[in-house]
This record gives sequence, structure tokens and C-alpha cells, in this order.
Amino acid sequence: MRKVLPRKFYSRNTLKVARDLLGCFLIRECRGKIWRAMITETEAYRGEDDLACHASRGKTSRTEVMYGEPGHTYVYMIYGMYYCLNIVTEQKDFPAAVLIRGVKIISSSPARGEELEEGWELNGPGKLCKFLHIDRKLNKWDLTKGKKLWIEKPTQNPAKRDIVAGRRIGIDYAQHCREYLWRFQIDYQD
DNA sequence: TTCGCGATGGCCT
DNA sequence: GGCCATCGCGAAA
Repeated sequence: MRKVLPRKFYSRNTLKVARDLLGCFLIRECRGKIWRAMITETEAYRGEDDLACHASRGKTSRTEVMYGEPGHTYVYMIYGMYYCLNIVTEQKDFPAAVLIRGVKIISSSPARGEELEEGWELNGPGKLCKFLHIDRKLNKWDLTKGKKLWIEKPTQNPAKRDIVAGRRIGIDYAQHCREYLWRFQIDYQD
């Protein structure tokens, strides 16, 4: 029984979606392999007023997907060599997305001879895309279809005390918006 | 442990 | 032409 997240989940406030994605399972099916990974770190990018958001300069061919239906991916290339995976949120015509910055591999099959093994932490948006074979071909992908790339509900949501908020990474140019605590990660106090 | 830098290409001015 | 939601390496401290 799969619990693929429905479009309704994504069509909410981006900060809520970013928090609620922690602990969810990101699943990638590619060339006969399937990886399940728990989302451990996210960042919210919300609206044209958010100077760190790519949509702060308005709608272009690159950013139009953020103005589209929630629950789709926004995958873009950065620094000429890495891709970043984002999930489009909010209502249609309001540009916003959640960047997936970190995951932990839960299972990998077939298990033997894999370069990715259970327990691996993929920290960093570029690294994560590289290992899970996520590139521009997966831009504008509908995550509610439950194929190739999708997200499922967690078996157990992380406790509130285990969620830490902080400043977003790599956006020092964003003036006052750099101070927003729009980065969320699971940090077990144990 | 922190800092500086190069690789590399598409997007926006 | 400049900048960038990155990463890993090597040097400095």
C-alpha cells in the first residue's frame, strides 16, 4: 500500500510544505533500480517578493514551472555541473517551491553491487541529484503519478523538537531575505 | 577546523 | 559579460 502524496499536500503554504516534507520518502525508480530515501533537509523559496527565489525577477522560460500546478518538479542546472531538485508548491500562478537539500538512503534495490547503500547521507542538493540520476529530463515531472520519481507519506512524522530552522544557504545576495529562517532539517537530539 | 578556489554552462541584462 | 539555491580539494592556521 503506497501512500503517494496528493496534490493537495503541495498546494499549501510553502513553509508548511517544507517542514512537512521532512521525514517523507523520496523514491526514485531508474533503469531497473529503485531507491527509497528519507528527506532530511529542505528550503522554502516563496513568491516574487522573496529575493532569493528565482521567480523574484518574474516569469521566464526557466521559472514558469514555479507558477504552474503544485506537485511538479522544478529541476535546474547550477554552476554548470550540478542539478537541484525543487517541488512546486502553493496555488497556480503563485511562484514557490521547496528545494530538497538532503536525504538519507533507506533502501536500495537490487541491494548488491550498488554504489548507493542503506544509511548513506546525501547532504547537498547537487550531490543528491547526481547520485539519484536526477537531471533536466525530470524537470516539470508530476510527482503525484507515482512513477520514476515520487514522494510518499512518512511512517512516522519527525518530532517537533527534532526539527531545526535556519538561514538558507548560498543566497547572501538576497538582502533582508537572507535572514529568513526558511531552511529546515531533522536533527535528532537523541 | 576553516578558507579559497576552480570547474563549467545556462540564464538574464 | 556577470552571476549563480554547489562541491571537493588543498593550503593555511
